[in-house]
Amino acid sequence: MVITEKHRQILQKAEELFASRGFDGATVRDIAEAAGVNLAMISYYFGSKEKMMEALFSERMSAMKIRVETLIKNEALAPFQKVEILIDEYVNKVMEKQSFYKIMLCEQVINKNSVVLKALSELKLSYANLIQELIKEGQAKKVFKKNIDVMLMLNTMTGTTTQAILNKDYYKAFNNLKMKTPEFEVLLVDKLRIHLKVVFKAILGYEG
Amino acid sequence: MVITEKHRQILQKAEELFASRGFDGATVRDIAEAAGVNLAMISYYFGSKEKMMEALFSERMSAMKIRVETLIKNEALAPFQKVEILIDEYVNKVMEKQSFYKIMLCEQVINKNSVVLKALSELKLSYANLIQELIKEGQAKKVFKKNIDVMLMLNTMTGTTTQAILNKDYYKAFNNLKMKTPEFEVLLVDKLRIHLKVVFKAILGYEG
DNA sequence: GATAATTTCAAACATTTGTTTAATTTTGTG
DNA sequence: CACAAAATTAAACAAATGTTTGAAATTATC
Repeated sequence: MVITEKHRQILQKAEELFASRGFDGATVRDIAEAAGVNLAMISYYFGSKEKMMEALFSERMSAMKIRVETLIKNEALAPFQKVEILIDEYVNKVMEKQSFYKIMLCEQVINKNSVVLKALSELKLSYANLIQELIKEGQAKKVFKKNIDVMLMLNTMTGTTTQAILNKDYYKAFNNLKMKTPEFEVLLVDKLRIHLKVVFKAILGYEG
Repeated sequence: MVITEKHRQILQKAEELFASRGFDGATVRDIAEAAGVNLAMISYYFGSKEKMMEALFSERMSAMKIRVETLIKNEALAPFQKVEILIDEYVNKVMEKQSFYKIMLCEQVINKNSVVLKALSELKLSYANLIQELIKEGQAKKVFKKNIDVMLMLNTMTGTTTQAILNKDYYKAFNNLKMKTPEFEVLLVDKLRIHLKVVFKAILGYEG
């Protein structure tokens, strides 16, 4: 499927509305209005609402895959340096693309669209396999401990970050922070990265 | 509102369907059929679909509040013992009530039902305040380090557990586990608890 | 600039949705 | 048993939904 600028313009608004109302809660009329196009354009461009969601996934996920592989293979970096970069990049990306990560989260709960589920499943397993390699490298170099549960470790990274996004406002209130949204998000990302690095050191048995 | 056995029977099926299809994806007809009651019974018993969701929340959340407070106040336990019990109970409960935790997760993403959002918000802040107390107790007794980010710590507990539930099947596949669901879930809960305790030791600076 | 292809649009379409109705059955009460 | 209250039902209702249609407007091609 060829994605034009018009596609992107619609997908952008669809993403926002799917994230704030869910797939079933966001109507094609809402999306069309938000994107400033006629209702019929959504079927015209994507075929259906469901296929629009699939297009959104293929569009967003294609932009996610590349970096991890090249990071893992990079021989100039020590294993824990790679872990640190991984955390930094992951936290940044989730904060930057909050809407899409919210959609991904809901889609994991609601097992309906098989195309989306398959994309998610492939992403997850390939991700886990790459990190597995990284762990093994660290173990071979005697800087990580034995018996590391890769999946649980990843659950901690993705889960902590996801919760941090969902609880943003509570975090601000609970810690009495008075700053405005953009600088608050910078602060939260910073705290999150430091937090996750402490946690990962413990999980990996790394003594930096 | 008086909740009878009939209410509970309907809420039980509503919970399952909300968890697997989302609030908007699960129709009142689906729910009525699954519960073996007439379509009109849902309005008759709850007033509306939305109020049924609110009834589900008040029903399930009332069963969650009690234990944490008594745990924190218990003077016979050391701070980190309390943390361990907290982790154990939380992980158990999420695994036991998977459907409801999935619904809670989606409701946090989709900000629609204000009654539900308010209940979630109150739960979260009261929870954070109780844990805050526990942290302070540990710091006063010099067994926890200074400058602990309570909210991020809780995000790690809830987020890791949530992700573990959502990724159950991938965990099984990735680790080549051949056992059946019930015993697999026992194993997963075990792994999760151990994992979280390692993580919390690092976060709290506890040297057990 | 004429013709063809593409894009846009308002309107209509068929379903599905949550909810209500009004009649019927069941249950409780004296 | 008789009567009232509560529970259950099938049918109907209005609104909302995703999708299609066929005409009009715009753009591209020669």
